[in-house]
Amino acid sequence: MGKRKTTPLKDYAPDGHHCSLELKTSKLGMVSFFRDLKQEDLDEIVKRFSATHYREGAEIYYQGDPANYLRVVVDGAVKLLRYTDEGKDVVLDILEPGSYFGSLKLLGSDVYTESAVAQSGCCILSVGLKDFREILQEYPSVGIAILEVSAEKLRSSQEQIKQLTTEPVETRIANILLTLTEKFGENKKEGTLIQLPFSRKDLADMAGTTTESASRVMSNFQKEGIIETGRQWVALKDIKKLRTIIED
Amino acid sequence: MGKRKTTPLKDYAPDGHHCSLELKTSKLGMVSFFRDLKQEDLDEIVKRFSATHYREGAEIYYQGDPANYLRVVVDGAVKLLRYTDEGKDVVLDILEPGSYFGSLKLLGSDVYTESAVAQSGCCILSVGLKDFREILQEYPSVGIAILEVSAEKLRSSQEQIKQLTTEPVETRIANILLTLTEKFGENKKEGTLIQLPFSRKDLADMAGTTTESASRVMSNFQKEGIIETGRQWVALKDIKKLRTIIED
DNA sequence: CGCGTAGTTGACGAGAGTCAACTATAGTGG
DNA sequence: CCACTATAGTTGACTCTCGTCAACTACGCG
Repeated sequence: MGKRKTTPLKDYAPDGHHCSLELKTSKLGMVSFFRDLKQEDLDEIVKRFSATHYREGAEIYYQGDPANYLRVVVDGAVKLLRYTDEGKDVVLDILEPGSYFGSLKLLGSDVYTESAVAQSGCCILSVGLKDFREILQEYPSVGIAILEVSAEKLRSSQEQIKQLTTEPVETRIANILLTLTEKFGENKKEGTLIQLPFSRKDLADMAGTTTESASRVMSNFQKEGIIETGRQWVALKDIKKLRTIIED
Repeated sequence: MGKRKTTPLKDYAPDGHHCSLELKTSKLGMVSFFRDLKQEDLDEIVKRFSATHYREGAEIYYQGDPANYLRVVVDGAVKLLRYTDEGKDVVLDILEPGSYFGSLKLLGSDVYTESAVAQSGCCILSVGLKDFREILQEYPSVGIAILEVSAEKLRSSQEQIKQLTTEPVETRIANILLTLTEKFGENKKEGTLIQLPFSRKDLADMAGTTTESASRVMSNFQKEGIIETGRQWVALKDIKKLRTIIED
């Protein structure tokens, strides 16, 4: 079976590419706190956002930068992480289109507490805090919706804590694969392909482990036929087995 | 030095005890999202809350219960935790007077994602979601303030994730001791006494480790003169040394 | 086709979990 | 007030997961 494995990932358009207004509006409407708005309201709101394209690996902002923008992923994926003093990275989340990130500090000018990197080429909408505060004034339902989202983010963060303290590396990685499949999975001949350039280091930084350990776990998964994987890509072949590992 | 160690912790009033209206109002004003309100507004708001007293160890609510109340600690301490399937507890936070907890899900009737236990005897204010939504309507500044608080909670949760993945147990425990001292420390002859019934198991559940490991670390700290400790209590004697351990 | 980077694999060791026996403290009741 | 008991805390020995170091292989780009 020495067949050469080449990346099945789709190419993202390089810069110069521009997302359509329709796409922008549609993704904006997926953001949880704009979800309940009417189409015409969305059309108004989208005007206040400006779009930027980032190529893979580009830094969108760096932790410690003044936090003046709220952003929304329109296309591609964004990785949120914290660099530690010892040079270890901790990946907090990988965001799919329709997610927001950036600052929710609405008063004063605080700084970002995490860094954001374009995991793939991606298109990002951003809005200044002044504009956003005006949006809040005009559409009060947005404020309440944001509270729910924040609570949800907190909850998932706490879930991560629980896992780190109670689950072994293998289970944590299985969970991550499952989540990523839900967010970025596309059905291909290899199985459900996670449509995302995604290295062992990324995986390790998400699971709170090392590249070597991540590699070992992935090798085992592949041996057991659970996944198919190559350089920078993963496809899930047997979700059931993966779930079994998680249940333990 | 075989002197018998007895608890230096103060007794909390048993039930039947009632907090004064002044105390309630004052602690409510410490809650971050009420901080900017005028005294007369606070006086109005406090009327919507009702006070309950819990004795040490009492369950305030259980994860999975319908989440219908937002609560504020007036006196004593509250432990937020999640029970895992395998019976391991994960302590998410220990709250001091002036902290809020409970639900921020304002729409629909969702369930609590964590459990709350009275760590010491304590007095709690609670407000139903309907009332709270009315408060939000009347005092719009509260909504914005809540966003900041949520962001802050998320941040500290992420900090915990970072520590779990990068710091050894000793450092994590040192950090916890420092935080608790800031929240609950009172100067006594033993040093800065953490005014809180606080077991090795609590500590272990906060640090994501076992009681045995926590005990070993605490023994070392005591040998080195950093802390003084006994059954259910801890006093910090040498903050500088503790900070040295954290810096590493 | 060859170089650089991603990924793999093995050997080893240290930190931390487990199991178990033991000691100390606080609260109870005689 | 003291003895008794339940529970918190300690300590040791052992084990095992996972991190570290290092050599190696494979993929993909130019």
